[in-house]
Amino acid sequence: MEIEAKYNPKSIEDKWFAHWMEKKYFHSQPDEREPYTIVIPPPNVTGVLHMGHMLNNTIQDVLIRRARMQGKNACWVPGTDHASIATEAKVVAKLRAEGINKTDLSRDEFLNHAWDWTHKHGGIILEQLKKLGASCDWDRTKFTMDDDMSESVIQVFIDLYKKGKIYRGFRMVNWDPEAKTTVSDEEVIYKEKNGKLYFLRYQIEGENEFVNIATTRPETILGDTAICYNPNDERFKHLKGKRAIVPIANRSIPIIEDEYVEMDFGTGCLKITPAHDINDKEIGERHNLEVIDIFNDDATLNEHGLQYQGLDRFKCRSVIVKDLEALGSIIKIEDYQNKIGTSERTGAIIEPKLSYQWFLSMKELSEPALKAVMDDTVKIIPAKFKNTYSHWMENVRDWNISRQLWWGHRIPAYFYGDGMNDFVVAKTQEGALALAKEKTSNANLSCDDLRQESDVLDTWFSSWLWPISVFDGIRNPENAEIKYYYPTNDLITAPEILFFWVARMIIAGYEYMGEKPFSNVYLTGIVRDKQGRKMSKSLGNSPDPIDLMNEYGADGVRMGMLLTSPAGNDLPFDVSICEQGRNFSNKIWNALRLVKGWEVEEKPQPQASLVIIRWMENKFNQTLKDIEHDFNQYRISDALMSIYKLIWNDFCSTYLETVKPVFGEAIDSKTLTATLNIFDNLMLIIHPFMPFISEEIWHRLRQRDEDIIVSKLPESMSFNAEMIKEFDYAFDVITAVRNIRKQKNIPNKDVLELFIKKNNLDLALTTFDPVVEKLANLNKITYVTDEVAGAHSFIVNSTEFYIPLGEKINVEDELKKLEEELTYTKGFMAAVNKKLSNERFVNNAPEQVITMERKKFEDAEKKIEVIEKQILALK
RNA sequence: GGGAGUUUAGCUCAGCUGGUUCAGAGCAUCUGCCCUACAAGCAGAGGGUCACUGGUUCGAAUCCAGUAACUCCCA
Repeated sequence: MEIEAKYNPKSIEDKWFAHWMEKKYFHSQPDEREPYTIVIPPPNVTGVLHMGHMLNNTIQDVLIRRARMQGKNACWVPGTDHASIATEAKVVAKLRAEGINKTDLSRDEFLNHAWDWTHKHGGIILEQLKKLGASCDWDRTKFTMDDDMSESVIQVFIDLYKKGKIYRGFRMVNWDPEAKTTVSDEEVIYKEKNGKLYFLRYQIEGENEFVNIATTRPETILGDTAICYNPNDERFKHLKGKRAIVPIANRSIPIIEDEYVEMDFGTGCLKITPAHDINDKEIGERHNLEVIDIFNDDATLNEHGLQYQGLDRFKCRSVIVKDLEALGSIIKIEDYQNKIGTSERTGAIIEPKLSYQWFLSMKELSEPALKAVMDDTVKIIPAKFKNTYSHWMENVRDWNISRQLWWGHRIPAYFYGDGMNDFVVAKTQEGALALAKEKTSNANLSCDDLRQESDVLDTWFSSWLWPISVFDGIRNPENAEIKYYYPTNDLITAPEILFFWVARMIIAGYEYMGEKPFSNVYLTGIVRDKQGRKMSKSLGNSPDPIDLMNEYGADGVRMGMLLTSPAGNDLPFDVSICEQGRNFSNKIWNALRLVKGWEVEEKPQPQASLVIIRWMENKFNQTLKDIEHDFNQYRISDALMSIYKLIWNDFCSTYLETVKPVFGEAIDSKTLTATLNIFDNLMLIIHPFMPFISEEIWHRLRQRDEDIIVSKLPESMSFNAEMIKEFDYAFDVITAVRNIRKQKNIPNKDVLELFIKKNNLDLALTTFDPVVEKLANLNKITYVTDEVAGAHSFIVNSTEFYIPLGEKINVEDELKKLEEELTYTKGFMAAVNKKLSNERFVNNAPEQVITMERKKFEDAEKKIEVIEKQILALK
């Protein structure tokens, strides 16, 4: 037999993946079978595989392979998204490294670079997924910027606009004045900075009174449009309805009341600058305040900056403070520490800036999506996230769908004038022109008069259509594929994007298909390092998944990831869990070596083999039932653990050790056949978790054409629970004998003899005696009616066991052991008795519980009797 | 500031509608073993006031209230 002693996954994994691909096992097309569909959460097209992907995609692969083996038409659609922000940032950085500035390029030139980048790096991650064993239908690979996908996005935008759901509005963005671009919230780094808190006084209009406010940004007074205090604050009641004069600008602004103001911060009175502070903007909206933007794009002051026009914001601050001091407007200046946002890319201090953005009204759209999750039409696993979901959906805000970027789907809006609403929305420029002519009643408009919106759509605005658009359901809602595959079954993703993505997909599903996009959402945990930090490339704390797979095998890594990751729980990753997976692979491999090493001979089947086969079959069916239950609850780790224990403990340690012929002897054919059948079944149930090694062993066990990946999973049959219990008892005996060996330093190869004295008739179980003989290495089991003098003894339940060792037993030690057991059992009996003599317990507890307690009492009583007799005999 | 969640063995987690599946599993640890499938292994063992305090109950890891610590989401 030329099977290597250690399992080597490398060549085996590549071989089988290529074979599966060649056989087109992953490919799906609609037929009469029940579909089982998953769409992949599309990773960033130019990204590389990280541990989060590993976990997420392993789970998907387990589910899809299981479904395939259940005879369903399994379809797992792979693909990537264009990741506007991340990809554009990478392309900009790459160009900068080459000395090219983005602003020097035309939009088209830039996009050419971006496509080059995408073609060069795109799809790497998909190749990496193949190494993991991902059984996606690779023929269906989609990209959010494919022509058909883009068309779907634009079509949806136009449709929603026509439905009146899309509008333009102001919104505060994080502006990087150095890069002259907006950055996302994720790209803002907050830093503690030492600043000052300036206390200023504003004159009350028409009076010689003043009101004091505190601010960290005195230069923004030029954009002030109100003074605000808390309506509960008695100190300012007298100011109600009055107006104040902004120093230097000498503008009159209203004094308003709003509960946002913290009474004990600063002076309790706030200046409101809606153009330059997010909170002020909200207050401004509540009170219909004027908005005055005082900055240019590079954060120098514009014409509203009056005499300070052209100065940089910080320069302006020092100048204006001096001027205010000269005017007597400054009361005092205090040191003050606050958190200031800086740009991750340039380090510049972020300027909150108002800009036009496109919004999608969410309130009405989200209603069916909220309901669907609440009534479990869409089930979220684990269910605790339902709360989070409903909280978000009930307070849903309108979605800002525009991004000031070039890489992505350009918004199909065409401006014909400078007004906020001087635009039309159309798929093409020609279409837009026609609409614009109509809207302006100006037949002389030409394409040159139209200017397309330069912003692109948020990436989520394409991925929210993903479960529909991958089947072309937006453009062709009646096509055969969407009708067959939609709604999909399970979505596996991270809780971080429950709102960004999951909620929005449900919304789109109801809006465009009138139906949920998937039935179950399985939320995985976040993969963290030992210190609890999220694994990320920037921290450098993530192992390279490819290296891991090379070292431990894809099966080993899959196994490691799944063993410790219940749904929704974070996974503190350590390579040692992959080691466990690799060790398991090796264990299975060696079981194969053992079984394939046997010579067969026509000879009677040993009784031990006969009974252990029956036991193994029962145990298998019991586990199968557990696994089915676990899968129904999406308890994938638990299912895997059950199989792990079934293979390692039950099959290898117990079953194989029992049927294994003594060295040099052959095995009988009945036992061999049964063993192969069991081995086959074990490989079938482990296949979704460890696809490669199971396929390899499947083919090594027997000569066959059919591959395991497309074989039928065994279905659970009824099993004899009594027999399993009976064996547990027999195994207790085995353990006790092994224990005595260990205590007395008796080598395993020394044969022992066991005497059994049954004190309790209903435990007259002898079925597994041959197994006990084999696994405890006994040459004989003898039933006796009296104690065996001078032998070592132990008690299981109330049966006495004796092992004569030929040597003198230490009476002291034996007595001590027995006394200890007696004390414990007496204590236990007393506790039970206390319960039983409690009238209220007997009256209130259910019949079943009381019977249970009575039995406990009786068993303890019997055991005490036995122990006492043994003690007497020794004395 | 608003909301949600977690706390059980050294680590990671089970423990459903209170009662023999109630204190469990895997890993790690300790001890003894190279016994020809496997030292990436075999056999055995130890280890927890179920975060804390109070309450409900005949009975609480489990239900209720409060306290503490940690985590996440939104602002």
